[in-house]
Amino acid sequence: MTASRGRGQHAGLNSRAILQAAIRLTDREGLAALSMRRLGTELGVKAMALYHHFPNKDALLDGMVEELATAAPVSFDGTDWRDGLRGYTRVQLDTLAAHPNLVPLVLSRPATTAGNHRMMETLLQSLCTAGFQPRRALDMVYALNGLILVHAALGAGVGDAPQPHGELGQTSRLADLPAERYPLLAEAARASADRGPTARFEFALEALLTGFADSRGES
Amino acid sequence: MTASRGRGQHAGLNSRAILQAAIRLTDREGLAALSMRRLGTELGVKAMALYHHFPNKDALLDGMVEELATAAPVSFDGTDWRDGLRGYTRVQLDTLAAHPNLVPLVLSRPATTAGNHRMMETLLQSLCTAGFQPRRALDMVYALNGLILVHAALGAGVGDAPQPHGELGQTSRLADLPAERYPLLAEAARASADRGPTARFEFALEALLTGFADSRGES
DNA sequence: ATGCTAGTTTTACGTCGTACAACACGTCAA
DNA sequence: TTGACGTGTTGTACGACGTAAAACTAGCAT
Repeated sequence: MTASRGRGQHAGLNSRAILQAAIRLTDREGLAALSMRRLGTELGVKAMALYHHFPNKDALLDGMVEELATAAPVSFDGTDWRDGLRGYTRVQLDTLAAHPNLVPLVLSRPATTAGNHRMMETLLQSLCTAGFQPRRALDMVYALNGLILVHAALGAGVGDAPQPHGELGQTSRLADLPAERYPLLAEAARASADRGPTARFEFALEALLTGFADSRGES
Repeated sequence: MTASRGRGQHAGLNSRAILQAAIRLTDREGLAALSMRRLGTELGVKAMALYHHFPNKDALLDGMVEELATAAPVSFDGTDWRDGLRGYTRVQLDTLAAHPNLVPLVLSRPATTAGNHRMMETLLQSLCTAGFQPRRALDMVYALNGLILVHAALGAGVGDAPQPHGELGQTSRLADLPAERYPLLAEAARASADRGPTARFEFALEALLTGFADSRGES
């Protein structure tokens, strides 16, 4: 029981606190549960109080992905460009995996943060000193970002609907379908069953990396 | 002006027609405009009439992505596995690009259609005869599907919000930011400006393909 | 004291998904 | 012919949503 405030009494809100509460709420109960009224009561406040800190709900959602982006530790070990990219993707993937319910948000609004730009610049630097042209390096970063996003999205039953799929969705579904009709599919699903959830991600990552290395020579 | 029906008179609806109307409406006015009431009036019917053909709105959305998936022509030229995959990705990408407003839907509910499974099986067949293990082949297909999805999503200002970004979003944004602060980023953006919208996609695709080819030898 | 401003609450409007019951038609059995 | 029934549509209603507008209250400067 917090001491109840009167009509115009300040409640000590600020944008950061609101954003973090929103992220917590979404982590806990999903995107569908994130309404202004609900978030308000979560903070002991009426819904309209939030509109003094954000012009509308979209701005709040934007703020959430930015909060997430700036929370990601910016690490890049410049030893080998391959290792550097491996580390980068792992950090980004871990960040997204920690907040699966926010992935649709990140997908729907590309983060154009200043911190993101700095990160990009350092990535390009490392890649250019490794012998890539800037344009190529940018292509590579985009490809990796895309890989990270889809894996996070597919790995955690994306969707505004509150988790319609039981688990990973795809692989678990594939395992139990008629093997006589789809023999190869069934065998592949069976062979993939015992691998960790990131095995598929890492395969695609390594494929991209060797493809990148190959593209440096030509053109 | 169609002759107005009375209270319980049939209107000649069926699921397919409803789905196609829903897709048309979403193509024309975006996902946000797709409400049961709106779709109803679009079909000359009250909203509740739709609930006799779909148990709820989510089922209708599922039906829409399935309609889209089954509409995609299943083509796979088995000449060279590389060319086969190139054709596959192009067809899929074109299908999604024709309905940019539906991409968030496709992303949020992985299509587990029978037609999709058949497509997968033929893909796996071709890849296995090309020397890949089934598990590897499945990994490859997933990687390609992911690539297609992200490119479609990022290429067409995804989001429930009715097109918040003017154009492609990313590249156009990067071009006009301080070059003295982000020199490489600015240069890369400038160098990428005149390329077609699929150049980045094709670079990633080729990288993946060479990575796949390389992975066949080892392991 | 007086006014100003920042932050909160109250109230209200229009829209959404959809539960529930009333209703109109076609079909078929008696 | 009549009646029951099943199928599909409409009317009405409820609770939740985002948010515009205005009333209010506390703290600060003058």
